[in-house]
Amino acid sequence: MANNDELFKKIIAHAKEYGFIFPSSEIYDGLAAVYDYGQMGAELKNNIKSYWWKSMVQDHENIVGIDSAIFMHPTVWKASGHVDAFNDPLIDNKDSKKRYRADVLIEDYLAKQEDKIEKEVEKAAKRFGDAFDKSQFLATNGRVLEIQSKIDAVRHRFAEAMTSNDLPEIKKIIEDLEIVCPVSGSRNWTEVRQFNLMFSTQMGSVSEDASQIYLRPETAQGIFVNFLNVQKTGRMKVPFGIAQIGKAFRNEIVARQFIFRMREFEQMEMQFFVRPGSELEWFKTWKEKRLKWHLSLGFSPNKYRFHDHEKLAHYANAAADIEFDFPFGFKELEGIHSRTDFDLKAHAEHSGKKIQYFDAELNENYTPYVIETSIGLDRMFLAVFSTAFNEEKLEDGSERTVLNIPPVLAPYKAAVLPLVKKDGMPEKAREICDILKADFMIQYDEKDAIGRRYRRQDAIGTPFCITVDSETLENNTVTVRERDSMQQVRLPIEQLRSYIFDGIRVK
RNA sequence: GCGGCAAUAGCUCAGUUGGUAGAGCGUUGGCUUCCCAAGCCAAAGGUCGCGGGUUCGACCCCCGUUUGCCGCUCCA
Repeated sequence: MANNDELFKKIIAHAKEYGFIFPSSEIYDGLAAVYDYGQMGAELKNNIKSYWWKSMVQDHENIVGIDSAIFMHPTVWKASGHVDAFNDPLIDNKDSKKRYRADVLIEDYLAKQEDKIEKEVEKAAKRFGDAFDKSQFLATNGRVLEIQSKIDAVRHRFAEAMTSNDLPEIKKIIEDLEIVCPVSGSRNWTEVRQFNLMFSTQMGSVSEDASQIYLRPETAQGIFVNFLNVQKTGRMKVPFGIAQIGKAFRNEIVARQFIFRMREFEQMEMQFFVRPGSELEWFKTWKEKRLKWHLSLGFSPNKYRFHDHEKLAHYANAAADIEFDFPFGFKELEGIHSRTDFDLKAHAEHSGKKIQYFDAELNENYTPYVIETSIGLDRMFLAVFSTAFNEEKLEDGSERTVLNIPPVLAPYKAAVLPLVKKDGMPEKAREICDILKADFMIQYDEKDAIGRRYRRQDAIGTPFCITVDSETLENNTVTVRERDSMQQVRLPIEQLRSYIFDGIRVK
């Protein structure tokens, strides 16, 4: 574990030192758990997006891509369940350090009071036997009435506090009821705080007219609300999918582990709409397809594993994660969820629109079921970057730090290097750059000894180094050095383009 | 959010009971060099995370704060 911690630190340092990832607003001491992608990172990230987009959209004639806005109508988040599920008022007990949902504490208290009434009822029932009239008893018994009126008063007060989001009042209710921590038994509570996982802001500049809107906590809803638009304008037939790459925001209580859990992050999602009843079959299909996509990048299959969810979210009837062996252990990289018809139905209800699909083959209307594949782009970045990072011991005893990034994802595909800085070699090298830069990201470097330049390219994961030497000036051939094997071949300049294309293609 | 630890140059780190800040690597310019860093010369780069306090004097001691790491908690 200590070794892995060391490795992870080296990876983070490397990411910064070579321009992949910087802490956000670093000159102002940074902003917690927010990071910027630098000049190398932006290239790698774009290449990951492109590789995913091609495999999902370009490769499937029944999947199309959209780009929906981050701002959405507030009702979207009511329909999706995020408003309710994300609004818990929380309170900590200072002695036990345990955290509770404040509303649950109060509900538990009320349930206990109701138990008391039940006990009174039971006692009375025994006493009166067959003559016992429960409703009569509840309406007349002094003790019961007293408890009941207290319950009603608390309920009323509690409901008002929840509706108006009056957190100090909720705290006061807990104090007034003398609720104790089940663990420590103490009444040493913190203030009640709202941990709304959704970021909110106002739309409309005049405050009276402004409405509260949220930064989307997931991109999926942008797809669901556009289901009819895409299906109709794209003449899509079930089964079909809608893909999207975009930012999402969650106000996590704890955001940590570098770019693994951030408050602002990017998702690559695809919602696949299928006939009801066929969803579990498609769930299986997509699990396999998605794992295959990961494996196509060439990392060891041992780095991946499935984790099937036993406890399912409110919208799902099956769910699995593809977990990846990060430097800090196996963690979720991608989720594949069978979301049933929960989302489309919820939007139909809240919007009043008929969100259905007419299946001509079956001659019937239905709400499609949905299989979701959702991968964290930043996590994918971290998976690629951390796995690619290697410190090699070479045969001659020297060491090199190399990023064995899958060539298709590498920020720069090739570097062009004049062996020495004279005899017209720099000019020749520039010519080669001009030929190649239309198709590839190319770096030119003439500073320092050739070996040192190779190592610099290794450190940023450039798969090919093209070197111009004296022979180049005579017969227009160059040497091409491959990053992982460090082997060289000599090629005519006019073959470079196809050679690199072939080298970065995923086999 | 709680507890523990930490923060000095781009990176990794030194810095003596408190006396005006250093190394290696890297970077930049030049020289050398016809193929795998650690040849040569020169240079740039730090109000020691930030703000207070103690002191004649603070990188060093105290308080607060920010950021990071570890554990707990949370993760619809």
